[in-house]
This record gives sequence, structure tokens and C-alpha cells, in this order.
Amino acid sequence: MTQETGPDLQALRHSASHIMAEAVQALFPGAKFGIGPTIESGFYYDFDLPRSLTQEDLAALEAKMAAAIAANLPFEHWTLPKEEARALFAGQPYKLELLAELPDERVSIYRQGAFTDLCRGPHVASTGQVRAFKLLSVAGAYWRGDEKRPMLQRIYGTAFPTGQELEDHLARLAEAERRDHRRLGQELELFSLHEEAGAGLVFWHPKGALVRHLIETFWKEEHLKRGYQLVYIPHISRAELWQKSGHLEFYKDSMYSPMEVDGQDYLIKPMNCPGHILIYKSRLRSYRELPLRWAELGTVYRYERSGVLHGLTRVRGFTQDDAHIFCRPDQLEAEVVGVLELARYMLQTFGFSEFQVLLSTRPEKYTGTLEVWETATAVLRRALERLGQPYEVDPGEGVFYGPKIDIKLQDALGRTWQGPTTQVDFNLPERFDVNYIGEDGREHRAVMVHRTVLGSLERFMGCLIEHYAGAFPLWLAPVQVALIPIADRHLDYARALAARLREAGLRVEVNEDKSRMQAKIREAQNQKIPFMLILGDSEVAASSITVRRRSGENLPGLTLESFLKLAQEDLAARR
RNA sequence: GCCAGCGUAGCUCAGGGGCAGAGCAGCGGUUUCGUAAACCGCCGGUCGUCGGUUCGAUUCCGACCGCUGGCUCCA
Repeated sequence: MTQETGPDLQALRHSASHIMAEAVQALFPGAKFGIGPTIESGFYYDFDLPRSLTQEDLAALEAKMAAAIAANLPFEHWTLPKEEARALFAGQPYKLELLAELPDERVSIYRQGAFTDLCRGPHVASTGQVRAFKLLSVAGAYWRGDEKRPMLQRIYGTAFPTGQELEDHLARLAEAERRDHRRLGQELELFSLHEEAGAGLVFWHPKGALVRHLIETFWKEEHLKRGYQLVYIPHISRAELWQKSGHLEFYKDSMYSPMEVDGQDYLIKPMNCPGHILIYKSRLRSYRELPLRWAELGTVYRYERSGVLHGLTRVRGFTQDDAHIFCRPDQLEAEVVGVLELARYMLQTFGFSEFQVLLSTRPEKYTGTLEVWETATAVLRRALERLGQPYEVDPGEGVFYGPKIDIKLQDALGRTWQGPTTQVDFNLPERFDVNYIGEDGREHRAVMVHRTVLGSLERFMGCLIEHYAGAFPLWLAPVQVALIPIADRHLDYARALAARLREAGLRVEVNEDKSRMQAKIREAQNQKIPFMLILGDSEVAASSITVRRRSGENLPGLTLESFLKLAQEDLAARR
């Protein structure tokens, strides 16, 4: 595969974006131009147009672009004093705004054909060098990303050095669509969302619930092994609690309106932390019992603007795999190391091996003293270094209450997802007086760490579905074995086998449909069931099993025992 | 929330100011031996909701709800 970044590809795509802008200018003489940069997988350009663009417009624009490319006109480059540039872009308010912000006396201009743009470049030598391109979609985008400013129309497109690479890219997009968890969630009967119930609220069907149960069980066992304890807290609490935690002050926009109970306001929890703190504060805590690691699959509800909701990955009710660690300052580093190790282990178990680790430091608005921030940031840094974990610093991206480490993971298609996060919190211990009695008999402030390993079960499962393309490894597959009798006379044999497999702990289904074997195989394939057992006369006669894996691999004449062994191996390896 | 598009059977979709359509799924029957769809029949709909225009609206208009692609924001 060809390198997807690098100056040449950037120049190519940027040039394509100018060629597109020229086509827009030809089609809409009054068009005003925003910006047209390259992005990770292509380019876009923002326009202010007299009417909305349609899908048909894209075809017309592509045709114009093809003509410009065929003409093979040069990209000309020169610089101008700002004053002259202002005259040149007199009818272009967005360009004038950009111009006003440029510090230099002379500005850089590019022209190809009839289109002249304020642009740093670089570009390819001539339009003919842009061969493989495609316009993909139209979307609204605020000028400069500011929702108070005009909304422009953005056209997304992509371009590659060769037609083959463009085709490969389009094939990847098609593959992503095929793996879309919303589509697979319906086809595999994992979950649904209902207009009747409200947007962003997930209903788990038996098969999806089973996968979730398996993940949750694994999660709980792994946490218990590592010295975590499980807690449960109520879903609603009095407004006073959220007042004290500061959520009503800082997080109000994401919280639902109160409900009145016996004249008191109650709120649905958007976070689990205050609940865990109440448990902590139910009695005095000694330095000897720290660290306390309290974990909960805690369901929270947050208001999200309607436009951002998306399948399982952006919802209004979700279950965080949450935990809070209460510890002494001298324990923080070891705790952070433990969290990172746990995160890495869990993610690897689900088949994720590529991570990007980000250390987010103090933002402009923050609580706590500079000194605590520095110490805590240094601790996080040391923890990462102790693990030999490469990381990047994301300056100023910490939460107002403390620094954090975010892990981004890459799925099978190389797309990145927000994964585990570990945050140090200076705010809540202050607000709630989260203390312990030290060796000296005096009260000391505890350090509090919020952390999640999967993020939320909803989002993680959305990610998992796409990562596996719905073909869950054996340990997570809702149905592990489909028994396929070839004719009705093989049904009894199939049922007897099914009973023995269930006894061995496998999740099996006998296909008793009145359809042909081919149809039954197709159905099991579509349901992405890992094993199919094909049972006909010869199997019955020999008391054997013919196994078909969903990969298509065929293993005739196995005994029940050898099949169980095969399955056990896959289960143990979590394949 | 904003811009654009969309909402017709369980699913995927066609249609269009005057009788509501297909394929798949489901149900019934016939059939059923070798690795991704046997055959026949039947059932299935307040055309997202509410309002308006019209003799007549699923179709045109408006509002709302929901979905999709983005923007902004996040687990």
C-alpha cells in the first residue's frame, strides 16, 4: 500500500480542492469561498452559495473538474503585498477575514485556470497531475467551526496518485459501511433503538445482552483479581448532592431536569463519582486500608444534543465501566501503573493491539494549585515511563479538575476509537472532604482517580462489532454452534448431539427449518456462527460430526470429543 | 442545537393529488442427502405524528418526532 500522507499526497489533494473550487465558481458565479484544506483521507472546501447543493451537483462538479484536469493547466504561484490582495479578494468576505489575520506583509497566491486563491500551497505543477479523485458528500459546516457564525456548505472529496489507490480507498469505505454496527446490530439481533422510547436509548436483545453479559463477567472477574471491589449505587439522588459535587454548576447542560419526590428535587446521575464518595465517607478511613479500588458498571444519563446521537457510540443513557481509586499521594504512581496494565490486558483480550497514548496536561481553567498539578502530572509521566509506554503530550487538554491519560485504540480497519481514560481529580476530594487518618493520627486529603477501561459498554460494543465485523470470537459469540441436519431423519441425531454440547457448556442451536442444507448453511453464515455441524446419513452411521467453520474450512468425520477439544482451544485462546 | 437529505409491510426498497406495490422474512403446504437462497400459496400497511391546502392528501405546504451525513460538543 502506498504511503497515505507525505507532502506529495497533500499537494495532490490540496490541488484537487482548488480544482473543485474552480468548478464551483463556474457553476455558481456568486460563490463566496471559505477554506479548502486537506484532511486525513482527502480534502474539503467550504462555500457560501445561493442555494443548497444536491447529490446531482456533485456529478456536475466532477465533470467540470475532469475537464479542467484534461486541460492540464499550470498552478501559478506568486506573492502580493497585502494591500493588493485585499483588492483582489474584494468580493470575498471570508478571504478578507483570513487576510486580515495574516501577520506577513506579502501573502501567497495560487491560480489555476479561472480560479485564484489565497493559499500557502504547495500545489502540484499542473491540473493534469490530479487523476484519481472523487467527490463524496456535502455537509453544513460553521465558518471557522463557530456555531454563532454563518453555516457554509462543505464538499468532501478525496484524491489519490493512482486509480487503483482510489478504488482501494472506496473499497475501504464500503467495507466500513458493511461493518457498521447499526446495520449488524439489526441483522444479528443484538440491539435496537426506538422512536417510541426516545432518541439515544438502547434496548439490548437477547443475543446482544448475552455478549454484554460475557464482557461484563470478564470485566468483573478481572477487576476482582486485581484488588478491586464492586459497589452499586442508586440512579437518582437529591439535588443537594449534585450541588455539593459541583455538577449542577459545571455539568448542568448535560443533566436532565429534576423530578420532585416528597417536595424534594431528585436528579438522574450523569456520573457515578459522588455515589462512590458517599460510600467512602460512610466512616473514617485509615491510611492502612488505602488504596480502595471501587468498581461499578454504572449506568448514567446525559443530555446530548440531538444531532450528535449515533447508534451505540453516542447515546443518552449508557453504562460506564467505572472505578474510583482512593489512595495516598505516595500510592498514586503504582495505582496508575496498575490501571494502565489492566487497560492493556483487557484491550488485548478483545483483539486490539495498536494504541496511541496521550497525556493531557493542565488546561487554562483549572482548580487546585500549580504545585499539585505539577506533581500529579509528573506522577502520570513516571507511570508511563515505568511501563516503557510511548506517549504524546496533549498540552492543555486535561479536565479542569486534574491531568489525565487517554488511550486511543485502532480497530481492524485502522480507525481510532476513544478507549480507556485515567483522570486524577483534585476537585471532588476538596468538595467532599475525602480524607483518611494518617500514621500521625491526623486527617490527610486522599487522592482520587477516576478511570474507565472500556469507556462505556455501549460505545465499546459498537466498536467491537465493527472491529470483528460482527463475527465475534468463539468466547463472545451468542450462538457458538449451529447444528444442521441435512434431512428430517437426522433431526434426532442433531438434538442428541446438541444436548451433549450444551452439557459441555457450549451455546448451540439446532436448525429445524424445513429448508435445504444449503439454506441452513447460508443462514448460519449470515448469523456469523463460528461452527456449523453438518449431519447426514454418513455422520449418523459413524456417530461422527462434520464441522464447517464460518471461514469455510471443512473438517469431516470428527468425533464429538475431538470437536470439543477444538472448541476448547479456541475458547482458551479467546479466538 | 445548526445545515442538508430522508421516513411507504418485520427488513431492503419502488411508486405517486383519485383501488397501496416488489423481493426477503413470517405462516401453511409440497419437498428435502452433502457445504452460502427448493417450489406453490397465504398473511402482512392509519404511507412517522399533528395541522393546513383541496371535492379528494400517502403524494403539495407547515410544525413536531425520529433517522442519516457533517458542524459544534463528548464515554
